[in-house]
Amino acid sequence: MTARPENPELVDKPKSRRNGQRKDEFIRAALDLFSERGVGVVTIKDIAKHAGCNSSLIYYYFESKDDLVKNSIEPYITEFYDYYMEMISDSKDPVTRLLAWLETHILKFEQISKVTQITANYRPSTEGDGRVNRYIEWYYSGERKIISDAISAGIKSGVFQKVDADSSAEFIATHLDGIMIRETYLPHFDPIAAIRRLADVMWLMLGYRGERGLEQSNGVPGAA
Amino acid sequence: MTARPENPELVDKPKSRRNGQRKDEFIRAALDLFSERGVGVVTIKDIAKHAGCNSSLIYYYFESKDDLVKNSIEPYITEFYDYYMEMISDSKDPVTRLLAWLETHILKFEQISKVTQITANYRPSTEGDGRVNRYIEWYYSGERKIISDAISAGIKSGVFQKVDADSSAEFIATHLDGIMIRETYLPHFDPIAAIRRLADVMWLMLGYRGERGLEQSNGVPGAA
Amino acid sequence: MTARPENPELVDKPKSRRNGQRKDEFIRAALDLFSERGVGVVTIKDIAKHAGCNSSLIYYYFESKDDLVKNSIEPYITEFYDYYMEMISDSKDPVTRLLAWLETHILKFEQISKVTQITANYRPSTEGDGRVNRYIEWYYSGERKIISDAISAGIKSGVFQKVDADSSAEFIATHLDGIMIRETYLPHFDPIAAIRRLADVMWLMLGYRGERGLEQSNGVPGAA
Amino acid sequence: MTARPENPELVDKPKSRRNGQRKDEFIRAALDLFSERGVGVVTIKDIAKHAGCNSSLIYYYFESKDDLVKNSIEPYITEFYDYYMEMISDSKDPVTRLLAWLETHILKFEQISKVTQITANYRPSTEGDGRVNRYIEWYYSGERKIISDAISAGIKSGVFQKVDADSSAEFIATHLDGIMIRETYLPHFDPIAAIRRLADVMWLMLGYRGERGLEQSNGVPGAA
DNA sequence: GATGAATGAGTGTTCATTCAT
DNA sequence: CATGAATGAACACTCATTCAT
Repeated sequence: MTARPENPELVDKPKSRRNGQRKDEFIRAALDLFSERGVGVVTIKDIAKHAGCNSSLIYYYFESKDDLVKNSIEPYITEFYDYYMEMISDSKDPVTRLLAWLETHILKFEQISKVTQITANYRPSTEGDGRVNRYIEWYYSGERKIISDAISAGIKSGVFQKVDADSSAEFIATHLDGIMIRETYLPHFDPIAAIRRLADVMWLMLGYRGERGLEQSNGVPGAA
Repeated sequence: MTARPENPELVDKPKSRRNGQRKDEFIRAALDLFSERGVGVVTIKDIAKHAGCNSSLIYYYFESKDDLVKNSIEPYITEFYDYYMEMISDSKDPVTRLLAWLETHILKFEQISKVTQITANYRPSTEGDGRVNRYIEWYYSGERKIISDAISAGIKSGVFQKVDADSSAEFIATHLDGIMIRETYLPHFDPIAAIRRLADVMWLMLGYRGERGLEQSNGVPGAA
Repeated sequence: MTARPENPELVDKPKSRRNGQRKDEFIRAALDLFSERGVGVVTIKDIAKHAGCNSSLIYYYFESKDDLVKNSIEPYITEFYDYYMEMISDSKDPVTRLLAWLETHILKFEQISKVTQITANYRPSTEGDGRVNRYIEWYYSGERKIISDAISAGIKSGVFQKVDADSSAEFIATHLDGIMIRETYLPHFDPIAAIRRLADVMWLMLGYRGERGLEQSNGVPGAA
Repeated sequence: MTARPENPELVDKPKSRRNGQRKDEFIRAALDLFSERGVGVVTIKDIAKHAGCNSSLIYYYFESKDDLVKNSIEPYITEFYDYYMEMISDSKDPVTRLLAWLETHILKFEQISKVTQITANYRPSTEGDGRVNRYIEWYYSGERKIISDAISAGIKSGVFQKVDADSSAEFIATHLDGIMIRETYLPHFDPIAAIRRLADVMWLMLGYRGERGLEQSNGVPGAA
């Protein structure tokens, strides 16, 4: 499963080094402010003030604002995939996998929503490396592969009707995007309900008539 | 694929209103640049350079950058609704109406996509009047009402199965949002195909089994 | 009496040429706006709007903004001196002359106050010719000469006590300046009352104990 | 003539507050340029150039141009009043008080003249807080009260003849205004001599025949 | 005479980034 | 690690002035 490629330098940071603490503070402050107001309008000084220190210090930990953007998104995407992986816990069952994917969106909604809102508005100032863009692409290609693979497996095992797997995966992914974005505009939009509705439509599309659905689960992932 | 016309009715405007020529040039340049890079990063000077003139001239035609944003969006939204109205031409038939709504998205895709991409990222700098925001709200509330009303009528007349009209309308609108946004990120995304797929799923959701549809659908089964 | 030097090109304009009408409109609009808001903040377009025409037209009548400033001040200074001259009507009596000078300030207060308020804030943008400055100097030197001459004459004829004529003239001129400026800052300042008070102090200074004072006159100058 | 000291208490400030050094440099440069050319025409870049640094740095120390104006005026007004207070050192004697007020104008002439010249022409760009305006009002209302109170006290104690206190105070304040403004226009105007002359006239007005006065008066008779 | 369109040189202000300490 | 000070390259917007018609 290549869905979550290794992110070598960040994987074991949080606990192994005490000095990563400050960096994390910045990342958290940045993510909050970026997702709330947009990368463009949030200044480095805003983030520093939020983290309670001098703005120059940010440049000790991050190369540039773009680098901070990248670093603030990265762990959340990682966390999201990790959570999904833990949830499916090696199960090969397609229904479990699709359900887990949507469920992860519900349980990690706040995080992934922030990431989406940031990436939606964000264009790196220096075209130079475009690392942030690479992360976005990596996220999206990963997403489609996960859904598409599950659908294919379901068709093969006979639980889903014969549909175009890629096309259907794209449909689901597109709808999830819509949900994330809609959260930004519409004050009274209920993203969780929207994800549940998507699940219903998904089963309809796939001709799946099983009794299983998204539960009201929250918090403990392995309990599903 | 003639799906994205070259902005038909703006092409010959200069003839009818000679004095509006320059203003239109600015509007077109602004819309292109704003939708491509985002309002925040596009400068007045960028637009002026694109239109081949001095940046001060923009302030001869528009009060402010916000005013330019508003003016570049407004005619497209209007045009979009006008086109839809013309398409349904007083028909009360729910299927016609839903089909027309999606068809308008296909035929006016380039315009409405740009508008969506601009409004998605845009917050007017001066809270003062917030005219742009009013347009966004108007567009979105209008959209949901159009879809919801058509579904309700279809249920009443028996062509659609009994579903929650508002909820289903929200689903369709959300998916359209996803399509617009996805166009921004993903290089090889085909929005027209995605709208066709949405049509198929929509009929599935509504239990509509009529022979009518957007021409040339493929990919998602269960319909057609 | 060299107090009012000839201003050759403007002296007979108002009536002799019909085309001077438009120029006068600009001058009046300019004077009003300049004195009210200050030369610096009033734009050429403001003046044009006030005069009900296009701003480019101003450049048909005036070389530059500075030129307009100069032209708007000039006729008022001229008018002021003319009025004074008419008032003294060749009388050589020092008391009449001093009284007439103050009386002219009362009757032409609105005009001279505007001029003062403009010149007080104004520095010509192009040091080049500095014609406006020359007008200011000309006004001030004229003023001092008028007062000083009258005082000298009064001392010689014995109606005033022996004082330093120049110094006393400077005192009176300075106080008149203070009155003009004070009008700008202080909302409830009464400039007419202040001029009357100055007259009292002036007689005190000059040791003049005559029964004559400033009357409540208004409007008709020759009636004094 | 030691009348205009080289701004004594600002010279050695840098020692006491090293971090305020740069700020003070800006304030001094601003005050000089503002009073010399007027707030409106002096640009932030002018001031920066004068202080030998980047214009952005000004915004590190001051919120806005208005803020800089306020900060450049404020300490001088405060200083002026402090100096006056120190001069009268709780004395209730009306003659001492009036004399001190004029003497302060002589000794702090350079500062208060600059302040007057700035405030005379200045209208803050943002009506928002109008802090500068408040300072102006405070200065002027304070001035009139100080003079008026001293005159009233003098009348009560019998050293001055019965005059209208407010009216006479206004006369003195108006004349001081005239002196300040006149300094701007007239190249060879001697403000110190003018203040001395005002003192003489003041005693004349108040019918004060004491031997005390500002040293070295000449020119206007009737006193001394 | 009169106008609309166009320009260029500024304005105050912001902000990512760097540097010395 | 951490800070305050400093910089330069923008940015939106303004305005006197010019030009073609």
